Amino acid sequence: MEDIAAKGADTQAAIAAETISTMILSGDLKGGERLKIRDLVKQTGIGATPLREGVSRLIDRGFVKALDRRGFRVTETSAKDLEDIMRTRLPLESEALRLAIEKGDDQWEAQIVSTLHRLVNFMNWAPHDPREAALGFDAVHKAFHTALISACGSERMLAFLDMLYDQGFRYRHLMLTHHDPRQRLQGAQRIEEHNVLAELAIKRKPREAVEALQRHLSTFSGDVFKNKS
Amino acid sequence: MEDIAAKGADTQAAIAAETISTMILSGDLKGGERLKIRDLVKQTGIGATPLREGVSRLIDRGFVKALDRRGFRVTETSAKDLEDIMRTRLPLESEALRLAIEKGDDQWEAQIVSTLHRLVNFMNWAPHDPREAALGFDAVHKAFHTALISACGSERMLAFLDMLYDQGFRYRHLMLTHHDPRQRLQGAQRIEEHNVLAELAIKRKPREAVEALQRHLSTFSGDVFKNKS
DNA sequence: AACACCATTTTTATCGACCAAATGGGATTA
DNA sequence: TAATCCCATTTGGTCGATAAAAATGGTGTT
Repeated sequence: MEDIAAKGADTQAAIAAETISTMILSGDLKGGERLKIRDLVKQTGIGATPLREGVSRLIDRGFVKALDRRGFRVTETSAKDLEDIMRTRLPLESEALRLAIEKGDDQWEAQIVSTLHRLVNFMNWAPHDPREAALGFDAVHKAFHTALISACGSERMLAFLDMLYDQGFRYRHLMLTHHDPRQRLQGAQRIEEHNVLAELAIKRKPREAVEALQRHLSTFSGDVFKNKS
Repeated sequence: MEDIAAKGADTQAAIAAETISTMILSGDLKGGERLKIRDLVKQTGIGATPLREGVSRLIDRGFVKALDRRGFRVTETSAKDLEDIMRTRLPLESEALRLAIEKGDDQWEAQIVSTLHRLVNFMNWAPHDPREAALGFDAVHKAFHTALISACGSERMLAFLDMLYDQGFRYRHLMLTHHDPRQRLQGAQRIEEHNVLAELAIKRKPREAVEALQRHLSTFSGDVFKNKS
């Protein structure tokens, strides 16, 4: 019997990677901060060995940097870096979308309308706590974008884009918690963008869909750090 | 220059990652094979803890997979997977090339002609030992492709492409060692392709250069497994 | 007052031993 | 004969202690 629900079988190192990952994503650990394993052992209750192993796994995911003999630090955030994330994401996600439109079946379409529905719903029913709202929004938003490209047929593209999405989330989180009010306005406009995106994908208009995606992604780059420096 | 110099300060875990990485790249460890840490400890002389940490760092690089409580295995190779690598590489490297052509200065140009020269040289002076030839060719070939896109201004794209290049090398290595004679013929044609690529880049013809790159990359996908199964 | 030097204190990185889960083989049973 | 259960062995994963390295802080000298 092949149980997929093997969540309980996770190794300590995997748990550590997940834990530290969300600590970074949620902003508990800020960019540039040193990762003192001894402190983290106390905080998380995980042993030093699996903790190091877990942190090591985050290196190539772009969350931490390893300085030889000087421990780990959280990767720094900067306006330039956010731009770099989006610029890298653009050609990859465009190609993935093209492929998905070409190959997607009706189950793919169903997934798109389903996740879109949940995304729209969330915008109206969002919780008031900014932190919780950010995490919840991210979940449904990511689900929608993932659904769009899920039929591309390339595990590798999906994996890379997953990384890039998570890397970007650090900035989205900053944005959502810092200037929440303005975000609401953007949100309304955003919903419309997602609607357009879903419709163009399902109607199999690759060129228009990719154009819409590129507009969607590029409107987003510069805003986080605008009123910060 | 910085590669070899920093070797002394490297931590054991970093050395382990590098060691296992080259063992996989060179084919000492084949796809699907189990990574028994105890055996590797004996082979490499590195302790179990840093070895595990090093192997963990290779997960997101796509070289190994971690099965919960069942250790690590080398990622399997397949014709489909090679195709996936190239298909992922295509849009990323195209965009990087476009950006590099847009932003590159004369030092960038110099680097291109320099690495191209070394690539051509190597094709004529290549060592006879197939294994050594494969590693040597890979070094100069990678240097050329990296030089082409080095001015793109995106560390992230360069890092991703570096991963993809290395992942592809496993297959190139298979190809070079398996049917060497046929490779010679391809080699001559290949040199011309690289010449064209370099010239179009330096003459700042983004569209033509990208087209040449796409031809260059796609001729390559299907050949490895053709006469194998 | 600035600088270099040394001793103290953190902190990282590693080793060796330990425990628990998985694997394989052989006996037992249907 | 085939499936199942159980036990022995292997292998993976984790802990605690320790050595090595880097940060820290204070002291004396120029």
